[in-house]
Order: sequence, then C-alpha cells, then structure tokens
Amino acid sequence: MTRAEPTRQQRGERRQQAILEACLRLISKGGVGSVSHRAVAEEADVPLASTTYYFSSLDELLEDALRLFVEEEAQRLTALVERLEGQELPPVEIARLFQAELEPDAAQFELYVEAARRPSLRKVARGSIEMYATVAEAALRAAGVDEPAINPRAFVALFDGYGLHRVAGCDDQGLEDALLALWAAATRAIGTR
Amino acid sequence: MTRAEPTRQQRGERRQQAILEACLRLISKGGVGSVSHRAVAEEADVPLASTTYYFSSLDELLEDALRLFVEEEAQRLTALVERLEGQELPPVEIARLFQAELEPDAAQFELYVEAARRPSLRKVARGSIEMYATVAEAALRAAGVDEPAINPRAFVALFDGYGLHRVAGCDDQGLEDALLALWAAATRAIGTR
DNA sequence: GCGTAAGTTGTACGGTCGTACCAGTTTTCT
DNA sequence: AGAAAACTGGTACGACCGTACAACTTACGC
Repeated sequence: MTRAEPTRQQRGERRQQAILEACLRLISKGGVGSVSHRAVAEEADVPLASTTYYFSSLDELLEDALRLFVEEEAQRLTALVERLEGQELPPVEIARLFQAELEPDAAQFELYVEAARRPSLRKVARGSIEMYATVAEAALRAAGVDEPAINPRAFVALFDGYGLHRVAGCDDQGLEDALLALWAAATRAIGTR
Repeated sequence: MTRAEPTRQQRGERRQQAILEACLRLISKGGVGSVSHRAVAEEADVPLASTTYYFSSLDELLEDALRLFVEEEAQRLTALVERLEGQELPPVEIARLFQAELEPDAAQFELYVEAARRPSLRKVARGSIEMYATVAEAALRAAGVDEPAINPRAFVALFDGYGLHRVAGCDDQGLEDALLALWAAATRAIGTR
C-alpha cells in the first residue's frame, strides 16, 4: 500500500514547484536578467526541456515565480500579524517588530521594476502592494487604531524605499525615526498613544 | 574663421555624449536588460563599432550613463532649491512643489536594483541618495529648519518608495498626507510651523 | 493486453549578443 | 613632410539564448 516511488504526476508537480523556486532564487541573486531556461534548469537540477514543458514561455515562468514570491511573503506576514493580534503591544513595539522582520529581498524590487515594462506583471505588483497595505492596516488595528489618520500605503512606500536603498548597498540611518513619526501621525487622530 | 564643420575631436565628444544619452533613454524605456551595443548604436544613430570604441565594455557604458543620470538629476533639483531659497514659502507649499517636480524616472530604480549586483554601481547609487538627501536638507533649510528632527534620508526613502510604486503602475493615494506628516515631524523640534 | 494519451528529455535551429579585428581616414606632433 | 596617434566603420567569431521537435517512456481506459 505504501508508495516508495511517487507517481509520475506527483513527481511532475514537485518538479514544477522546484522550477519556480529555483527561478525565484535566481531572481533574488542575479535579477530577472539572469533568468534563462538553461540557468533555471541547472539551478533546479532538471533537464532543460522540463522548463519549457511546464511553462509555455519564459515570461510565464517569470510571472508565476513572482506570483509565488508575493504569496509566500503574504503567508509570512499574516502569520506575524496573527501572532501580534492577541498581545496588545504598544504601537512603537509593533513598528520595531516589523522593521526587524523585513529583511528586504531583491526579488521584490525586481517585481516592481519589471512591472513597469510588462503589463502582465502589473496586477501582480498591485496585488503585492495591496497585500502589504492590508498587513499594515492589520498591524495598526492590532495597536488599537481602527481608522488610521494616514493611508496605510504610506508605510508600504516608506518600507519599500528603505528596502530599495538597503539592497542597493546604502544603509539608511534614522529610518526608525521616520517610521515612528509616520506611526505617530497615523495613530494621532484616534488619540491612541 | 568660422567653422562650418566641427573638428573631428569635437564630433567625437558629441558622439560620446550622444551614445550616453541614447543609452539612458533605453534604460528608462526598456530597462538595463534592453541595453546592448547594437540597440544603443541604433538609438544614437552611430555605427556599431562606435560604442565599443568610446566605451571599453558594456558595463562601463552603463555605469557612465547612470552616472550622467544622477548628474542631470542633481542639476535639475539644485536649480529648484535655489529658486525656492529666496521665497520664504510655507513648508507645506515646499513639500507640494517637490512632489509635483518629481515625476519618477524608471532609470532611478534601475540604478538601485542594478547596484545590488554590481559593486561598481554601488557608489553611484550611494551618491544619488546622498544628493537627494542634500536636496531635502536644503529644502528644509529653505523652510527655516536648520536642524531637522528626523533624518532627511527618510524623505528620500519615502519619495523613492512612492516613485517605485508609480513606475510599477500602482498609484499611491494619500502619499501627500504621509509626506506632510514626515515634514511636520522634521520641523516640530524647532517649533517652526 | 494493447492502443492512446501524457509525461520526459536530448538535440538542433535560427537569432542576438559582446567583442575583437582590421583596413581605411583624419588629425596631431615633430 | 612624414610618422605616430586617434578616429571610423564594416565584418566576423564564438557563446548563449528561446523554443521547437522528435524520440522515448510511462500511465491508464477499455
């Protein structure tokens, strides 16, 4: 009854996933420009023809990989938010937790920049921003702010700008101040401290 | 005495400049990945071999082009700041002027993302950020704030994040609020309103 | 059991690429 | 004037690319 060998379909699904993850690794490491069928195949340890079998074109592979990235990011962050929700932490502490959690991944910015050129990636990028905004909103709610005085997207912009500078090798000093200033502005209207 | 024909050297210099500008146009339009000797040569209307004659490699051409971009950006913004300095405008108005001036150029983000991979571009990216920070500082000074309470780089991060979302096709609503909140935080310590 | 569809993979084609090279021209220097 | 240096531009080479395709293996309905 037990299956030592996986069925062919199972192997196929696992392979497809491996290809996507390999692609994502390449994007993070070397950018979208470093992604080729051959490079992905080698990274995923599958034959060259597999990448063209599972994905009808390189564009589709890239798009699916970036979609997977956003999905994984969403899972990671919603898990963080859920962990926060019970705790009644002070706002300042929540802001710090997020700052610590968000080690920027170059793939994020590859997505944005690539979306500028490929219409098909635009909705993925939009979805990513909305996801982050939703997370920021949830974080604010976890801090007791139900109607933030400034748009949660501002946090996304600040974080993305911060992360972009980080991956470019330029550490921004004093970003924490800005984050806290924004946080204070968002919470001010309600009076929550 | 008058020279109808430019000397060969003058023509050469003009060509080199034309190549750089063509390269920059390509970067803005199609990203770093779309830059090739052949594409640049066609865009600049020079023979293929010219691009290899004036620049010893594609990397060097790319680097010089992005350096030129930062330089032009610096000139544009310092001009704006100088125009501001005499006027004693209210801070809010200054913030609005900058927001209006900064139509984001994709080349900016190509620079950051590319700097993540090429060490030689890192100092260009760093220079770019410092330049923007200096401009932000000057803008604050023009508003009467000599020692801002938050690091001027925070403005750069927010603007860059905003611009990044813009070029990705995602308009951020309510960024103005965030900008003004940051501005208020920066000016608060001194008491200037 | 056997045909047919789905899965798998090695190979090859046509194209673009960076760059080297070289023959030819113009300028500059002595 | 004549040699050396700088500039111009056409062409070619080897590498890598996306993708098509055919040969082969496995799974499954009947």
